[in-house]
Parts: sequence; structure tokens; C-alpha cells
Amino acid sequence: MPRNRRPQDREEKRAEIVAAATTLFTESGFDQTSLSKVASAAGVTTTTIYWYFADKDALLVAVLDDVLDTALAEAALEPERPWAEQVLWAVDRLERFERLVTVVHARAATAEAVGAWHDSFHTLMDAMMVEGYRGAGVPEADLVPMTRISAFVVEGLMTHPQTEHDRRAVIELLTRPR
Amino acid sequence: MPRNRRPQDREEKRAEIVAAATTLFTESGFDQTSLSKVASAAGVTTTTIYWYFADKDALLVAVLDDVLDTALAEAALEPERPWAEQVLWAVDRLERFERLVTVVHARAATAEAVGAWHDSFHTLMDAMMVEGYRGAGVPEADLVPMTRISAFVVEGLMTHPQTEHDRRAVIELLTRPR
DNA sequence: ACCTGAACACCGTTCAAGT
DNA sequence: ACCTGAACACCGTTCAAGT
Repeated sequence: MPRNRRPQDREEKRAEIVAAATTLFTESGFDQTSLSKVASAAGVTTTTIYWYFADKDALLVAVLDDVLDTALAEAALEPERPWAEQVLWAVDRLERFERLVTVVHARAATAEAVGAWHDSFHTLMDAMMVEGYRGAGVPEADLVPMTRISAFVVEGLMTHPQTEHDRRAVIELLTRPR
Repeated sequence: MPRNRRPQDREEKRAEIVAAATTLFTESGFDQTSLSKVASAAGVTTTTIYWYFADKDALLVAVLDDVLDTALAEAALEPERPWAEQVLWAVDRLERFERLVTVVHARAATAEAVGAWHDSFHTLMDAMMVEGYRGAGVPEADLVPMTRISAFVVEGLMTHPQTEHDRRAVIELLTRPR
């Protein structure tokens, strides 16, 4: 028992830091959240964060991983629904992470770790959506561009709040069989 | 002559600062460009910038206005072409401003002036594209969602570099009559 | 009116020192 | 192995002082 208490504590403390950062980055923005704010919200010192994460961008990646894992787990519990409903549900659920989306784009060009996360995120999304579109009867040749357009539209809707009516119209047009 | 020399100088110096900031923000990114770098590139002191602009975000808005004006003037000279060609041309021309796009999204939530610029930019784009789509025979009810999807896709292509082939496929699918 | 140098509060990050 | 306080270089911004 004493053998594995340390690693467990370590995991717990790391998780507390990530949890604090997730809330603050999501609600106040990455740039507007200093590491000292994250530290005091997590009950540690600023320098302690550097024992768990290489730098602020590495902490951001940990937050992104956490949010993505949670979202995927949640999505897995959702019943199968028409494709348009699913997209609408996803946008609804993810809208609050708008600030994470914009900061990923802003820092992807600068911080290698964030860029790598961004790339693999889109690879994953593409793979998941291809299934949905194939099932919906989209011609094989259109699958890749269609998933890309969908990803862009979902990101666009997340980062450009619309009236409920306009949002529905966009998703309906996007998913309408052609 | 002496009466209007001062205002003219003022305009010139302001333009030099904006020009320096445009290059640096575009190539190195907004966050990575300190005001002291802008200042020395423009041959002034950091504090001088504050005589011309309220803060760093106001300078960003001036850069955005400048880039947009130039782009619109350039576009006006282009011959009328098929809609798909026009979108492709626009993405090609604007790709180098990727870092401006991402920083506008990142700061729109924080800096009111940037948020206002972003809103009016999309209003302008919507108005311009509605014309194009109406001319291409898109049904009246689909015009608004269609312009919104197009804006999201253009932004997506600008901020997510693709192979030339994939980019073409996306634009072709987007503009294909339905 | 325009420009500057010095100063301020804050930031991310490092590091020697503790346990 | 883990955590800290003090320090570093830098940042955006302010302001009293110059012309």
C-alpha cells in the first residue's frame, strides 16, 4: 500500500491543477488566466505547476485532453439520432468551450505541443464523421471534403454565436441530402 | 502649406506604425510581437505608439482595417469569374493572414474594439456573398445559411492548411449547385 | 501637439534551497 | 521526489517632464 501511495497522490494533485485550469481557461480565457491564478485555485504555488507541466502550453494540452475525453464519453452515451440532431447536440454541448477553440488555433502555430494536439484532434473528428456520412449515403468521393466542411462549420458555429433559428438553418442546410 | 503639414506628418507616422505592425502581426503573430518590436521597426519609441493608439488592441484594429481595405481594393480589380474560382482566389490571397484571423477570434471576446470589428466584418462578408449566391441561383431561403457556411469554410481553410487537392475538393463541394 | 525615459504592476519561467 | 521563495527578463501601460 505505501508503495503506490505516492503516485496516486501525484495523479490527484495533477488532476486538481488540470481541473482548476479547465474552469479558468474556459470561462476567462487562456491569456487572461495567469498561472498564479491557476495555482491559487488549485491550492499550490505557481512554481509547483512546473513540477507537473513543462510550461503553460503543456497545461493547456492537458486541459484539452481532459475536455475531449469527457465529451467523447458523454457522446458515447447518447442514443443514435438523425445526423442533423447529432451535430446540433454537439454544437450545443461544446459551445461553452469557445475560448478553448480559439486559443488552440492561436497557439497551434507557436507551441508545437498545441499544434500536434490540434492535428490529431482533426484526424479523430474526420474519422468519426466519415462513418456518419457514409451511413447517410454521401458518395465516397465527397466523404473527405464533406467531413472537412462539417468540422469547419461546427468550429464556426462554436466561435460565432448565432440565433437559435440561424444555427438550425445552417445545420439543416449542411446536413440536407444532396 | 505650413497649415496642413502637421496633420500630414501625423498621418504618415501613423501609417508607418500600422505598416510595421501589419508585417509583424502577420508573420510573427500578435502575442509574439511586443510593442517595443513594433516601435523599433517603425522608428519610434514604445510610448509614442500610445499617442496614436489607445492600446495594443486598437493598433490591431487599425491593422485589420488596413488589410481589409487593401484586400477589397484588390478584389475589385479582379474580373468576374465562376463562384468557385472566386472563393479559391480569396483563400489563396488571404491565407497569409491566418494569424490575424486566429487572433481576432481570440481577442474578440476580451477586447470590445476587436469584437466590434469582427462583427462588422462578418456583416460585410455576408452582404457581399449573398449577391454571389443569388446570382448563382441559390433559393432565397437558403441564402443566409449558405453565406454563413461559406464564411466558416473560408475561415476554416485559412486556418487549417490543406493540400491543394483537398482544398479544391472542399471548395468544389461547397459551391456545387444543389 | 507630440515625444520621451523612467517607473509600475504583472507575467511566464528558472533555480538554488529546503523537506 | 516534491515543493517553495526569491529572482530574472520581459510585457503592456502610465505619467511627469521635455520640446
